Formats: sequence, C-alpha cells, structure tokens
Amino acid sequence: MTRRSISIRDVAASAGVSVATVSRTLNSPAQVAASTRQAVLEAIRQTGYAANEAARNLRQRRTGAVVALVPNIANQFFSEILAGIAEVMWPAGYNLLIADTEADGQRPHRLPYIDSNRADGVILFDGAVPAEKVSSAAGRRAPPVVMACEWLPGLSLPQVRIDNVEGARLAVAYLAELGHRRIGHVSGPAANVLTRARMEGWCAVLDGCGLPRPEEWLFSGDFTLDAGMIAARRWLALDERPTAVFCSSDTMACGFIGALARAGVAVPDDVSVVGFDDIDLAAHLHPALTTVHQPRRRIGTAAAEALLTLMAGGKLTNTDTVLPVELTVRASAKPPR
Amino acid sequence: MTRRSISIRDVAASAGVSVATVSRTLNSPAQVAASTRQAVLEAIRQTGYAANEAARNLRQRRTGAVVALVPNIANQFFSEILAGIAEVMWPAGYNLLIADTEADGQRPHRLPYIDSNRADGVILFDGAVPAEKVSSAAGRRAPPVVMACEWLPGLSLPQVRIDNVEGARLAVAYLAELGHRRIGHVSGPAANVLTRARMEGWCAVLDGCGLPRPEEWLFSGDFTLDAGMIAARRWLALDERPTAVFCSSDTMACGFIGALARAGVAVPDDVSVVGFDDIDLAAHLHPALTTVHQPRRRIGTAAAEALLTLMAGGKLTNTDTVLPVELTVRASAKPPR
DNA sequence: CCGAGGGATGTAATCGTTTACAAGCCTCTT
DNA sequence: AAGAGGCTTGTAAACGATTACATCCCTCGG
Repeated sequence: MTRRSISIRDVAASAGVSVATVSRTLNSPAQVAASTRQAVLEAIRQTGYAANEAARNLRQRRTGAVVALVPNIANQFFSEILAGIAEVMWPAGYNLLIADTEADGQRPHRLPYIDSNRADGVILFDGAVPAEKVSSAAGRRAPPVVMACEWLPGLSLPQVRIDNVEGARLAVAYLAELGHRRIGHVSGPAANVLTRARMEGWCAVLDGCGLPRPEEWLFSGDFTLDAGMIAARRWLALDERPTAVFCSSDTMACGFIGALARAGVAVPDDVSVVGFDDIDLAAHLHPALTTVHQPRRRIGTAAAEALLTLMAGGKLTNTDTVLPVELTVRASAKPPR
Repeated sequence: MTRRSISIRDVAASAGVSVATVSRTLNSPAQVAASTRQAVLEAIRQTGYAANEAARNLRQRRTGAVVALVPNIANQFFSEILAGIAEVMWPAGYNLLIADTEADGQRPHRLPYIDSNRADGVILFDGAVPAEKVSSAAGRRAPPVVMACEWLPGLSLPQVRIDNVEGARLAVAYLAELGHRRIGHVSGPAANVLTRARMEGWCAVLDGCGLPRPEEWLFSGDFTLDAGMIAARRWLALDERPTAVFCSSDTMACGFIGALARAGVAVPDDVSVVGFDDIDLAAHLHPALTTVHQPRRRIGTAAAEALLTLMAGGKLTNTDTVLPVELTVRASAKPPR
C-alpha cells in the first residue's frame, strides 16, 4: 500500500533509457526509434506500468473528465444518452462524471462542477438552470458547455436536440387524421423549454384543424409517472373528455394509461394515447405505445463529439444540431368510436 | 484560456501569507490562527480560487474518484442505487464514475478501471465477472473493491446485498397461500448468482409444500423486457399452464404481463404474477405489481460507506451486510379460479 | 575532409498542491 | 533570568508525468 507505485522512472531504468523517451514512446511513438520503442514497450509490460493520471493531468493542465449534468439521475430517459456519451468519451481519454442538478426539490437548480475546475467540459441537460450562472461562469475560467435535449433561451450555447415542435406536430396530426376532434395534452412543467415547444406543436395542429383546446384539456405535469396518474384522475373527472391525449413523455403516458386501466378505462378503445421519447418500455406496454421516437444514443454521441471539438480548442461548424424525430406507430391510438 | 489559472500562490500573495498557510486553512483550519484564517478566506473569495484537483491528487497519491461497475448502464434498476452512492461520495470528496462491464454482448465481462490506477475504490455490481481477474488485481496495487447486489462465489470480498433466497420465498409462499398449486418461475441467466438464490427460494417453498415443479414451468430469461415477453410466449404454448408465475425481476414481469395482455390473457384473473425489485414503475402498472421490495438507495449508501472505510485504511466490522427485503402486495396476484 | 542538417535521446524545468521540518515568538515555570 | 514547550508560520522537498532545449551522432553534399 504505502510502497511507491511503479512510475515512469522504473520503466526508464528497466529499459535503460531516460524518462523522456518512455513518455515519448507512449505519446508520440513516431518520434522514437523502432528498436528503442520495442525495448520500452517490453519494459512497460514487465513492470506492469500504468501512467499516473493525476500527474499527467497536472502537467497538461486538464482534468481528464467531462461531466453530464442531468436534472435527475434516476430518470431512465437519460441512461442510453449517457451510454452514448461514454462510448465517445472513453476512447478519447475522458472519464464521464454524472451529476444531477436537482437539489432535492429545491427550486433553483444547482450547477455542480461548472465553476470548480474539476471537469474539462460540461454537457448540460437542464434548461431550467439559472442562465446567468452559466454565462457568468463562462466569463471566467469555466470549461466549454454543450446543451443537450434542453436549451437555455437567453444564451446561444452550442446545442444538440431534436425538433420538439415537429415531434409534437407529428403526434397530434396523427391523432387528428385518425378522426379525433377532442385532443388533450399532458404537458411537462410550465417553465420547461421542452414543454413549451411540444405544447406549441399541439396548439399549432389543433388551431390549424380548427379544433378546440379548452383549458381543462391541458393537464400540467412534470414528466413523471405520478404526473401521468394525476392527469388520469383529472381526465376521469371531466364532463366532456378528450377522445385522445398526447403525453409529453412516455413515462407520463405510462402513468396515465396505468391509472386509467385501473379505473376500468381501456386504451385505445375508450381513449387514444400517444407518448414522446420511445423508451424501451414503450413497445412492451399493453397496449404497445405509439410514440415520438428520439434517437437517444445519437443525441449522446453528437453532444460528446461537439464537446470534444470545443475542448480541443476547435470551432463547431454546426452550433445547433437538430436530430430527426419520427412517429413510431404502435397500438395505443385508433379512430374514435 | 492559455493564461495561468489562479493558484494557491495568488491567494497566498493576496493574503500576505505563505502557500502552506493557505493550504492549512483549507485542510486543517484548527491549525491556523483565527485572524489569519479570516484573511485567507477573504483572499480566496476575492481571487475566486478553486483548488486544482490534479495537483492535490498527485501529491496525496490518490485519484479522487470511485467507480461503480454495473453490468449495463441502461438498466434502470441501478439508477437509484447510483444516486445513493453519489449522495455519500460527493460530500466525502470523491467523484463517482460509472462504467459498464458488458462488452456489447461479449461473454467474458470486462473490468475497466480495476487495474489502471484511475480510481481509489470500486463498487462492483457484476457477479459474472471472472473472479481470478479481481483476485489477481487485488494481489497487486489495486484499489479496494466492494461487491453490491451480486457477489463472487469464489472470493470473500466485502458485500452489500439483500437476502435473495428469503425474498423469493416470501413471493412464492404468498402465491402458495393464495391457493396456487402450479407456480412457475421466470428466472435470470443460469450462471447469475441472483438467479440461483432466487430459484433456490422458489424450489424451497414448492418442495416444502409438496408442489410440483416440472422443467417447463421454469422460464429462463436474462432480466430484460424481451425475456419477459419470450417467457409469456412459452407460457401461452403450454398445455398445463401455471396459474401463477414468480418473475425474478420487475422488468421481466413487465414484459411478461404486457405480452400476455396483448394475447388477451388477463393478470391476475387468468394468471397471477409477482415480481422482484419494486422499481418505480411497479406501482403504476395495470395491474399494480405485487413484488419483492429492495431498499435500493440504502444498498447504494451502505456500499459507499463500506468503501469509504476501506479507502481510509479501516477494517469493516461487517463484511457481509444483508439488508431487509419485504413483499409489497399490490394487485397482480389473487387466488386461482 | 569539413560543415550542415536532421534524427534520436537526455537533462532539467514545470504543473499546483501537501507536508516534514525548522524557526520564531510567547508564556510560564523554576 | 533562562529554558521548556506550545502555537503559528514559513521554507522547500516531494508527488509523477510532459516537454523545451541541448546534445550527440550519423549521413551527405561540396
């Protein structure tokens, strides 16, 4: 434990060269003669040397880590996105840290890592974070930030996202085409940028078709299972119920459908439902959920690649990457009776 | 960007003290006079100093990170456990890295981080990893390892887990008490330690009650939604079907129930189902899932605390922490017709 | 035969902390 | 009055890598 770990000096001694040569063998092999390189590599193998990251990071003035800031670690929507980020960052020599911005129900979301110099880059998934904190941090010595999924209206940070308005439009247009005239919406929190965009899509289609959208058909939620359940209760309490409902997340759609089913209301026979996200579960529900598909892994890889470019000091050719969405039609929506 | 960052020297200069005093103010405040401490803290505030982790880690011969190795990042069962770990590790000054051991369908699971000296400790959630890799790494300069949820049969590493046999027993005994005589089981992969323990519980209850368990009532899966769906197909194809099924994970129970529902089979009217894990979704399904509850956050915090002790060089008083399980009764099981 | 030039390697400074050791200053005891 | 001992604080040596600069050696053209 306390004994000195194997350092580059040990390798150098074993190979009969200087530490500089060992370092070069590892970092710019072309620069060292083939025979020397062989000897060094052999010495590394024999000694079981593994470079000390802290020393390398100190010298190179970096931390070797990037952090993904998600609103809530436990939200499974992010897991595949994070896997996509890790897939890009690991080979590039960066560790991925994951932290959440939610201070246990506290309103103003936290921004851990953004000003402490513990990360070389940040991928931010939370558009509800105080914009001035990000911009003021950026003024100083803060690492580059890439927004993903959500965005900060005030600032023009590089973004990777989908076309949320279009996604919502696809969903609602589909319901309208099936013949629904009364189409409700279970939304996210009012302040959320995704909520606004998706609601805009819902409004646009309804207005375009001349369909009504009374206040009580808008069920305000927060993307959780519970929110879906609460929306179901409110739907059940209505006199004139929508025959179709567009949910702003699959998770809420799950909660909504589950609560309805337990109340004896069948989807899609009594009410059609369309979700948003296409999480793994969607295809396995009963009924299988018709939903707006998000390319989650690609969101992760695209954001990671953008961040790599910025960290390398490069300029992005595209600071607003909009990935395609499509409607995945399954069984939870059908024409009204 | 390229300009030198604010270091401890700048703070020292600003406060009119030496760097040692600044360092001490931060790390052992009791050692420095109150007035000096004030001055230093003020200087820190003014300069906006944040310590360089790389330098500190280098000097202290640590990495400042712990890694959680899960079989699959995308598995939502782990998310709350990870949140529990982060909750303990963050205040203790450790970053949490998350990596998966699954090399895209490759059989022998990888063990990233365990021998490269990039982490001060490891929490391992995968019992399918080659035991000799862990033990050989331990022989060398490897960081302490704590197993969580799963365990490695050969080795006696410190563990945090639940009583899986007992959990399965509770589930199956409940079904037997409801009057079921034909009770099937959807299991995990044959090689998995959890699979074995839970299957043991299933067998024990059935044997104890003198109930049969023909081979075809054992549906071998792998904890995924798809596995649940496949089990459902096999169940449907049986001549003599079990009237109740105990699933080794809620995720499989979801897939199972969903596929049955789509085939027109109702739970619990036609078949009772009990799951394992009590994921968030369980309460929101239709029918709400009766399942074995795992204290996921506590698993995370307990494992994290054990690892902290080991990293501090301490001895564990308890190297095999077994947390309580209980059956959460909801609506997916009822007496057979 | 000599000097230029280039490739391979070594020397040593540097990154920003922590911490062993030394030193200074008081106070208090004898 | 002198020395012991307890607080504070400063000086400087690590920690283990990368990299600018110097050096050496060899080849090749004039």
